[in-house]
Amino acid sequence: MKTKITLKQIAAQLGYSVSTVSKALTNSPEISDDTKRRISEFAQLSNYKPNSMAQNLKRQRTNTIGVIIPNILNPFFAKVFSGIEKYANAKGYNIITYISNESLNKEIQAIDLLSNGAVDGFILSIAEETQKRNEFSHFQEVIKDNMPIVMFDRISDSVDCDKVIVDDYDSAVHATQHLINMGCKRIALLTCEANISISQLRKNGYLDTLNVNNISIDDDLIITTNSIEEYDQKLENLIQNIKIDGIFALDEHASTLAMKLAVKKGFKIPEELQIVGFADGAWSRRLTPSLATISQHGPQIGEEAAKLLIDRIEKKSEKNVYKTTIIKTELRYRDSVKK
Amino acid sequence: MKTKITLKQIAAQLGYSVSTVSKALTNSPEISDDTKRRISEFAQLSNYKPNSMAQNLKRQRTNTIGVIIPNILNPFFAKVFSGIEKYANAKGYNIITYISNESLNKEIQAIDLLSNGAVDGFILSIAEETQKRNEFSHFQEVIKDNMPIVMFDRISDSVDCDKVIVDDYDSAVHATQHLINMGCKRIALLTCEANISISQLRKNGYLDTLNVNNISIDDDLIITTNSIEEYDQKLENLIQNIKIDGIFALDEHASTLAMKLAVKKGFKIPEELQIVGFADGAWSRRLTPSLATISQHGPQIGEEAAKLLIDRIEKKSEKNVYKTTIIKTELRYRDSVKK
DNA sequence: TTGAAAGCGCTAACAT
DNA sequence: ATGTTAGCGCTTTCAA
Repeated sequence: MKTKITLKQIAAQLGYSVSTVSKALTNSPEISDDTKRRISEFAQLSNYKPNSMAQNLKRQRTNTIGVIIPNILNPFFAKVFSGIEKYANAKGYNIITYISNESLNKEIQAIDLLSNGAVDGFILSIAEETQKRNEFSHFQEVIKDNMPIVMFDRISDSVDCDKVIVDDYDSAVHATQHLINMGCKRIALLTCEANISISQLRKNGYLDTLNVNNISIDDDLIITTNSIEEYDQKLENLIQNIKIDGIFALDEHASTLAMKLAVKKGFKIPEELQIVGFADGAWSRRLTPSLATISQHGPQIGEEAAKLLIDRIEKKSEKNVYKTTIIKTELRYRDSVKK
Repeated sequence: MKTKITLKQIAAQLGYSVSTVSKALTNSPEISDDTKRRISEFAQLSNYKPNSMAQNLKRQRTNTIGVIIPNILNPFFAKVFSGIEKYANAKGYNIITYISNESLNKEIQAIDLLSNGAVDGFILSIAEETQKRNEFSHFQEVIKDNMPIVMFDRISDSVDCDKVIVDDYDSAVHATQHLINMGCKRIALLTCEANISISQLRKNGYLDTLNVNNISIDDDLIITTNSIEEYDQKLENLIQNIKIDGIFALDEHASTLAMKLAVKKGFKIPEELQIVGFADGAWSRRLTPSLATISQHGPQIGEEAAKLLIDRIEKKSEKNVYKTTIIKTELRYRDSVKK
């Protein structure tokens, strides 16, 4: 960045004006082929690359999108991220990433730092704290400033913007119904991420499905907490002392610890106990027995979110009309359930 | 980004000159307290934020670093990434990410697209293809252009830059020696990522440790390949037909599949067979039995890399003298090994 | 076909 | 204490 050559220098070296050089390099028809050749040869040689800050400033566009993710260590978010990256790069966009670590403050800070011309729009999934506190004004303000946002997975109905979600309710219905079809009568519902919006949707799917099947709801079978410690302790108790024949777990930690404790306790899986959970597919396959999961198509979510945002940035979407895309999940029948 | 207010507009509104407004907002001592107050109040109200592209252009600095990662779905890279993000943000830097997907071309493209003033430097881990083809000129060129690079984990000796690595050789010695101490005589060495530099280091650690302990090297116990399919097939054969009492696996897939097949085959772990591998800690704990792994301190690697780069960008490092930081690994004794 | 000039939004040296 | 001016590197309109 020190020795970088500029248009001005090329112009000086070659005895042209800056504007001629600029036009020549963008292959403008105004310039003669001869000059173009000379100039581009020289540019090539001196390894000229147009300074993107200057271009951005001029164009009032950055071709960059801001991505705010609650936690990159969660494989689901990593997958969505890879989908965003893929689509955005293909369209010539860069990505600036912030990790909110589930913190409202960090989320606000990220939006603040990037909404000053550094990006053309945002893709984000709402931090847990933000959802818990119901504090969405930082989103609304930035949208009012004409900066488009696309939310995925963890969204808020109180924010008007494009969204990409998974059919959480349906997936829960599907999973619960499968367990019931396979003979489960006492299905536990487990989560240690009760705060986030999708957990509630999934829980509703579970409750409604029990109702539809005339299975009474037993609160002893339900653990919904926000604390991992509390979850671990309650689960230990549940597995030891409560009779169950099915488990439906709403997050990765809930799923895998349930599996581990059940194996330890000596449950025959899936004969005596069947388990379905939300968890990373690759790792779920590595467990013994492999864990049946709900596949959420993370990369596809990311690609769709990027598409929505870029269409919005490039004014291909209708103004003030926002889309919500629902990505279908699939139940992956693995060894932890009967078929 | 449409309705954004600029210095010029504030100046016009308030009847000051642009420079006065600029100075007032940066709290310059040249400006009277009174004016400062008026201007900053107005700025506040109109939600003014200095346009970062304009600032970058002026300052010839972006406060942005480019991160190129082979594969974000690998939890190790995700962890390093989170470390980079944390440190960089604390220092006021943004992060633009590219995922090379192990491809040389994508790596070259990323460097090309970002080395035009979009970032102040790079942090990267070399793509597999790049290491296989021994093609490092894209790094060297960008360094020659005064753009600093920090490499981590997968590095190349032929590139002069700051580096952060893990004591791969030592960690392999440590793991192998532990297996030997715990009574293993026939230790398999497994990897499906033979191409990358660190695999070779780890393999050497294994070989040397066997030698030191007067254990002869048996090629039947060694699977080193770059193809997952080939690995799966060879491993199946090894587990079925070759006598072993220990496994040392160099990557996540190699480790977990070995564990899974060994459990399936009915090995008593760790009594009859002990396993150590490189894999994500959180998930390794979730396996039954939990898998002993070598902890690589991903976040710390990321933080250190970011520190090296930012020091370099801010000229706090001595010119032309490059540092290599070695992060110590630790063996996590879990249920797959004796203690 | 080429060049001059203005301007994107900001900073800062240099007037006043 | 405030303003004028120049300039970061580029694009683009208008003039030659």
